[in-house]
Amino acid sequence: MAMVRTREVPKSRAATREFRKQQLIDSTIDSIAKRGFSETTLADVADGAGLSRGIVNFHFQSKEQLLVETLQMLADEYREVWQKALAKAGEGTVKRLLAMVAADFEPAVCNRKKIAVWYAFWGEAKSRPTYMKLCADRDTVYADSMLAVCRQLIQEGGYEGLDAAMVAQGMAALTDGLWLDCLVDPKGFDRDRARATAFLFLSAIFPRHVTPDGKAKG
Amino acid sequence: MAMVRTREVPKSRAATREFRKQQLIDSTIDSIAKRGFSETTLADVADGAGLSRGIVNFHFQSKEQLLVETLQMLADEYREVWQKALAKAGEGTVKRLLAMVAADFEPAVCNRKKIAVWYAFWGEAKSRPTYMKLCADRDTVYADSMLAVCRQLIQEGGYEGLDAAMVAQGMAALTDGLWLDCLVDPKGFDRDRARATAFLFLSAIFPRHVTPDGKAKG
Amino acid sequence: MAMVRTREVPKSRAATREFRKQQLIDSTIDSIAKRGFSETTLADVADGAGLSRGIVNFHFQSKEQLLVETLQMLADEYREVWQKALAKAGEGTVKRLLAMVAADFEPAVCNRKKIAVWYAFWGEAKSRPTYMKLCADRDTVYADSMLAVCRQLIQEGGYEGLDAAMVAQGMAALTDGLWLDCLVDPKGFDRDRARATAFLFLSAIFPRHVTPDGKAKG
Amino acid sequence: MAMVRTREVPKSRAATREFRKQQLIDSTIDSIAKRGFSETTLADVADGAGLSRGIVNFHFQSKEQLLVETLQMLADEYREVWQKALAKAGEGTVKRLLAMVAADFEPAVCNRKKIAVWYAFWGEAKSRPTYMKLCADRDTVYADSMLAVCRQLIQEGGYEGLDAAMVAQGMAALTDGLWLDCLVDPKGFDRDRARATAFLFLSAIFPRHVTPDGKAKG
DNA sequence: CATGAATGAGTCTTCATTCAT
DNA sequence: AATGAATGAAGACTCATTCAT
Repeated sequence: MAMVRTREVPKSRAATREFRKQQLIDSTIDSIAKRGFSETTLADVADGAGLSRGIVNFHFQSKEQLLVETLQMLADEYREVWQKALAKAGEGTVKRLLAMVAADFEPAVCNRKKIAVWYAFWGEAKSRPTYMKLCADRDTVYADSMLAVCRQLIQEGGYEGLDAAMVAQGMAALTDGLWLDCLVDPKGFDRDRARATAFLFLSAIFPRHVTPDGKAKG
Repeated sequence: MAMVRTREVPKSRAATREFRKQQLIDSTIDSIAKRGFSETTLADVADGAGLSRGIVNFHFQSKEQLLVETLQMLADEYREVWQKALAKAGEGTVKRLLAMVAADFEPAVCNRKKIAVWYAFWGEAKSRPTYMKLCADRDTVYADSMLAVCRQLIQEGGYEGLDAAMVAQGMAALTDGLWLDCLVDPKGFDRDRARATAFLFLSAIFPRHVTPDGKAKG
Repeated sequence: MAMVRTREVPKSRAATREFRKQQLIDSTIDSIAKRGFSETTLADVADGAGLSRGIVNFHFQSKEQLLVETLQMLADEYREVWQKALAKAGEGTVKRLLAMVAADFEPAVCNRKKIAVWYAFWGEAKSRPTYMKLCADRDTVYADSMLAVCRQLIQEGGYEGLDAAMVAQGMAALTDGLWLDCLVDPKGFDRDRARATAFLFLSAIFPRHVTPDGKAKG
Repeated sequence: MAMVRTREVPKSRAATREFRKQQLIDSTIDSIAKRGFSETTLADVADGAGLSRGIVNFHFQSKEQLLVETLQMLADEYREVWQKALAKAGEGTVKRLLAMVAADFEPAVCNRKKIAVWYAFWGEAKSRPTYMKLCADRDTVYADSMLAVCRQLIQEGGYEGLDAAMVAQGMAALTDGLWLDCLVDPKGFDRDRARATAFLFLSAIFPRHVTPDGKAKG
């Protein structure tokens, strides 16, 4: 379980370095999810990757640096998922909004392992400025995109008086909060149902454009 | 700064014991908020309480036990706040719903220190069954109450077809998610605005009973 | 051998702390003399003192701090030896000069263990400013005293034209250099003979006041 | 800075090997002078030489072996300097004595870098028999030569009763001790003045043959 | 009740050495 | 002949826990 999937056989020397780093980051994610942040040791990470003890300090400046790069990777992956979804959604404003919300519940990001790690980093963020910054950036980029889409729909759809910023903030909060359910109540959690909940709220906000089951109207 | 407010002068032996434990729990919360979960040591806790090093293991079985009782206390406090709000709200269903939502944004629970500690425990929850249980319980009790109120309003208000469980889950998730903003973007966070966001979503769900600025209609 | 002599049974709590620190410093000196500077570990020091592994970091901020305080102690001890000799010598200038030179060959400071440790610190001094400072101070205080005595004898004894600073520097250098013989050729080294060598040079510099075997003339 | 001067372009295979070893020894000396003995790593040495990490263990059996050969080289260089000076001095006994003493203050050996390295090795000598032996040999060879010259001058110059061995030992000690000043008080140290101090003592010992400013008399 | 010295297991980190390329 | 990734042993330091006072 802690064993890392071998993506591909490394080719050149330079490729090896990146491959090893990725291996160690993967193992770090596994370990944080399994043992928690405060119980994850470099020995765990090395063992999980099937490598020797000294390996982490060979490829990363320090444990802290490994953790930072792990968070960085997590944030990059998250951003890619919703940006790809957005790209695939095409032009319609409603479709874009639905795609963005739906992206948060894709298995690639919305699974207990990843979510546990996100919460682990959020849990440490207050006292670690670097994590703080990375988490804030993740949110900002997402929020900006969400805000743009909401603003457009409010304008196009004639929802005068609706505060776009509040709607965007609320939808982002909603998914983060639903993720917590996945973490705290894994048995009761259902990805589809969580997405449906998000869509339900979205349909309530934009009743003339979104159906309660998350389809674009009209 | 880390010095704990003296609640009252201790009377009896038993009172002293409880007083000391409370002192240490308060100091633990301070330390987790300040240093993070993984960086909080018993020495920090003792120093923060202005007591000697060995004190924690004298009043608590172990560090783990201190942490568990800290989380317990946090959960109790949270429950008390919304239950008091509910009690004060009286009989009207809408008023009860609004009171419950508003409670999540009261300064006693919605402040950066407490929220940081909540996230710290959530961050460790996956790998520590005891935390998990306590967090799950907190959510369950809250969710049950929220569900009851929503169900009642749906029935009374004629919102047939609206899934009460989804609405309750969504509202709980919304506040947890808004708390994250307080943690990650303390500068930009505004308690009143966050509450307004929650009310906005609530008014969208129950448009005939809640105004966008969180008043009961009719 | 690495076992530290028990000076006296510790009395109070406060006394214990100082006693333990002294114990550890003594053990450090033993270890540096035995294993050398670069091979001395905190485990060696703790073992040598018959104490547990974590003890050093309990009483000293760091290994570096232990080493600094060890050097400090060494310097203090050295200074005390020659200052006591000076005090005991009384008033005569020649007698004072002879006393100071003789002090460098007293068993308390001129023994292979202590000398090895002095050389160990000198060997690290260039790259460690703190050692540098301590070593420079040791030399300065000694040199100032030596200079004062030499200057006085030159004046009183009619050695016009003799450069007091050079004589003082030379005498200090001579003893440091003779110590090296003790380190490098322990078999061939003889404290009395080394002292005699120093006196021989002194008698050559001040022929009318010092006999070749180190007595005051006249 | 740590870059080693390129002596000459290597020719044959064998020459390359020797050239590389010399490069590494030079870099070792630089590093010990800069970082100290205990802080010098093979990575430092390799970096200083602008070569790859594994290089030292390729050209030397072990780190220890590198250090031993470095000390060896240092000792050889020192010996060459005073032996060349002796050769150049010609026949006169006094001149030979003066040449030998003066050699100790030639820039090639009497500079802070080299002296720091000598003291580094002396500092480790007690606990490392191999260093001990090399240091003792260095001293013995020098002492023997010095003794021969002193003995001759005592005989030729009519200094009956003067203990040649003591004089020789003292003069050797004097220079070693003066080197310490260069190490510990680099600002105040002056090569010419140190040499003058040595000559002053020499003139006091052999007043009819050496002037206080280090010239041969008569 | 409370203190704080002491312990020792555990963690991060460094680094000499090896070895496939 | 040279590289540099990898190893694993060892060391400094931390800290929960114990216990004599």
